[in-house]
Amino acid sequence: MPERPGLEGIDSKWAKHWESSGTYTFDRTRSRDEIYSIDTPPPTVSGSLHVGHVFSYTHTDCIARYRRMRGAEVFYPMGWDDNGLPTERRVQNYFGVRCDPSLPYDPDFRPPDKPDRKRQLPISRRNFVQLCEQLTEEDEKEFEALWRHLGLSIDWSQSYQTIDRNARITSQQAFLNNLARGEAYQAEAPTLWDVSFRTAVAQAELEDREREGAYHRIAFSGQNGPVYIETTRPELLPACVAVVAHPDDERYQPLFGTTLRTPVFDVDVPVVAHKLADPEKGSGIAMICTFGDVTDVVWWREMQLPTRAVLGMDGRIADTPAEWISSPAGQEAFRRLVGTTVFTAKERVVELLGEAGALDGESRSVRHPVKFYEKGDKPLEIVTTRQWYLRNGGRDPQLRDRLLARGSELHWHPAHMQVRYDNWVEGLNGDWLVSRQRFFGVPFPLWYPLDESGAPRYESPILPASKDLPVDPASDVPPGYSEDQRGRPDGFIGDPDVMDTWATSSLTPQIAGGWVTDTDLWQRVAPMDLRPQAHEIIRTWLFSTIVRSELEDDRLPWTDAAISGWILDPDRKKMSKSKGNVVTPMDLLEKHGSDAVRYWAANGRPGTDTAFDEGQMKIGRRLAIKILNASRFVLLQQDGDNSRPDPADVTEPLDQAMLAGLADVVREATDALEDYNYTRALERTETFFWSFCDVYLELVKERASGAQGSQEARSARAALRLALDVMLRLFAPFLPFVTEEVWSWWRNGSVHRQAWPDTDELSVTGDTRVLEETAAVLRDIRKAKSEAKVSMRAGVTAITITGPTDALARLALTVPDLRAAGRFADYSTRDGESVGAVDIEVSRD
RNA sequence: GGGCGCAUAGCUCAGUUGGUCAGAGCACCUGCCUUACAAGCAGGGGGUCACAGGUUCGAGCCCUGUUGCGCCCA
Repeated sequence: MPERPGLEGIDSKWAKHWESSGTYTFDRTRSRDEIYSIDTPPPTVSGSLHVGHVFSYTHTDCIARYRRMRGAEVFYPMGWDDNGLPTERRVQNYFGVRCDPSLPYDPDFRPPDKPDRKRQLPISRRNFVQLCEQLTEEDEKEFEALWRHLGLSIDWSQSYQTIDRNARITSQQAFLNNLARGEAYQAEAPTLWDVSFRTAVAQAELEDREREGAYHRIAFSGQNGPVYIETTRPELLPACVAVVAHPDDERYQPLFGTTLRTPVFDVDVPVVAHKLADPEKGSGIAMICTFGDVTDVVWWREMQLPTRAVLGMDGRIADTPAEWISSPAGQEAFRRLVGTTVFTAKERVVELLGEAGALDGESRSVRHPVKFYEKGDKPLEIVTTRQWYLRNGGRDPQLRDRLLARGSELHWHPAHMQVRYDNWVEGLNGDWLVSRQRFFGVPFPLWYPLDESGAPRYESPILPASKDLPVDPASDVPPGYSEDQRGRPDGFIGDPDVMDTWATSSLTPQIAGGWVTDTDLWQRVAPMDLRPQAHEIIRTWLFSTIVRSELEDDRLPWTDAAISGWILDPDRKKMSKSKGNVVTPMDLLEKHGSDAVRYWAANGRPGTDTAFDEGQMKIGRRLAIKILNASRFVLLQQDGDNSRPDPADVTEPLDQAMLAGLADVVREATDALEDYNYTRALERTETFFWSFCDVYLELVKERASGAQGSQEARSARAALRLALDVMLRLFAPFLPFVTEEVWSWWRNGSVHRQAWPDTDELSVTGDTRVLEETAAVLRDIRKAKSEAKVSMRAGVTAITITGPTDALARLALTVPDLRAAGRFADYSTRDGESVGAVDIEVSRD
């Protein structure tokens, strides 16, 4: 035990010690009922660490540590979500390269010394993936260093990456199972498409953003004169296949069943009726184009309208033979649009409409929601492409109901988070699009035979054997073929796409638990106990994980989900990355100490957004220091006796009362943690501890030193030691460093492998009123001294203790302690309603 | 447009089944070198519990509505 204990150096000291002694090593010989398994969120490794990470991972760690002390063998692996678009983007910027899958692999490739973001160097897919792997490896080291510093009780030998071999095998095997059961299918269909990233996007990745638009009022010609249609997307006029109004809209009743002719392009389109047409919007009659938005897709599908696609994958008007435009003038007009962006095309069509006299009045500006890819910065377009889908209940009411039932079966913390899940599942409008036209992800494990003309036969894909997984169809050759048949007539091609990052992340229980590659482990950890995660990814990660588990195993992937809140700026805005980077998590840990930062994090209640507050960290640090000092004092009273105290030695009523109060805290903290309410557990423990220091310690100081007799001293010492022992364990999940430090002063082994305190250890029948009433008297004495502006050591020359008769009887038991702490000799008593002391006279010497 | 959550002291937040529920910490003020801790200790001031109704013997808590903020979904 040091002379002057301090927090300096204890973070790295114990982090190293825990690693070298395997304190958190997972014992995989244990059976499922002895194990508590956690489906850790693998952080996206794209370089930016911020305090939000520290916040939510601390919560999970507190739960993990509690479960471990409760005797569970905790399966708590760490994963890294390295595949996906964020990594690709980072690699492009970091190295100044871009992936061009048509290029051959260059084994001697070195990234440019000075990356030029504007003119990115095209490199092969394999070279690109290698750079992704290289960069994420560095990022993962940085994350791991942070987590170790923070004291997460991870077994680092269990780590995984969402791109590693096991994750690829798992993802590919799960996909092949889905395919075999008919849950995965491919379809050529209109798809939401990001023109910058040139990839399909799923419903879960959409967000609406308010954008300025302009309504143009366009005259279509009808038999009885012009019909005015308002649209914000005049550039899609050549893709118009029909116009639509609500069936009940009286204005347009006469038009249903007739045709109108589009201006400029001179195409006849039918007037149709559909209830999705909004009579309030614009003129109440809209043009249907292939495709302007998702409603167009619905109309197109339900009314079996023709396809007149004009937009290419690059977001420009494509050079398609627009044979539906029959007039030479219309063809000429379309020629003028080919190759332009939608922005330019819009201007040109408006020009053309103006020249043709088909515009009515000026355009009318409007703010309206536009669908974006959440990571994109251009509005999504809709193009028709061949994609892979996974059934998720979006088109199957029975599956949807099963998934909703799973949502109800899951224990949500806090409970109200379930409505986000329900909202999402109820609002699904299609199956899950899982293929992405990207590079750094898990490839679809299949090839397509080419017919004699070299066209792929998509309907009969060639599948690998499970034992051959993982495969990369871009470099591996399917069974029965040779590499020189790749891309040749009667040969084969690989599926060029990779899986959506959520398609791999939705399998984190299977990846971490060894579903394919370690079935022995899987049956010990699955289904898991806990999924901790943030609320904004309920619709993606949580939902998709439930889908995969339901499809594969007909069960929930875990029993409990703990949803954490956000970190907010001091001005109540969501903490932005730019601000988060000003104060990096590592700087915070070094400045305040890990326990202090954890203290702040643990004060963020489950599911509640919490303000970033360094003040709380300072309080946490003060608490940690107080624990050091109070522990030192307690141990100084023990004459080197570090044996486990016997509760039977605690004979004094005051000591028994203190332990009874502590037993209440143990009960409350345990109940709170069972309910995933780590904040309440910490709060109760902390409140008790400060009172223990300020009141109880002061009361028993003298007696513990032996001034009132040996039995009296023995009682105090035993109580002090018992209390310290229990309090250290109560604090251990929250403040792992300082509790371990103190534990090492007088105990063997790690505090983090001790049993969680039980009220049986404190089996005394104390009356908490004894301590409370004694404290009330002490408070009045202190107040008198404070008001007299004298030292607390000043003597009291006269004092009257008041209270009801029964309280006075209890107080008589603790007068020796009170006398020592308050420094009085004689006293009188008086019956009264409230317990305390009056008529106090202090000595001014 | 539908839904969820939040609103309590200057700040951050507790307040569980309606009955010592007007609380804690920070900040502020006044003091105290007290042999575990001055990174400490003692004491103090400070709130129309967002607003308006209602239920009740009794409402911070339950009900209805309103306002403001955040979020989810469309």
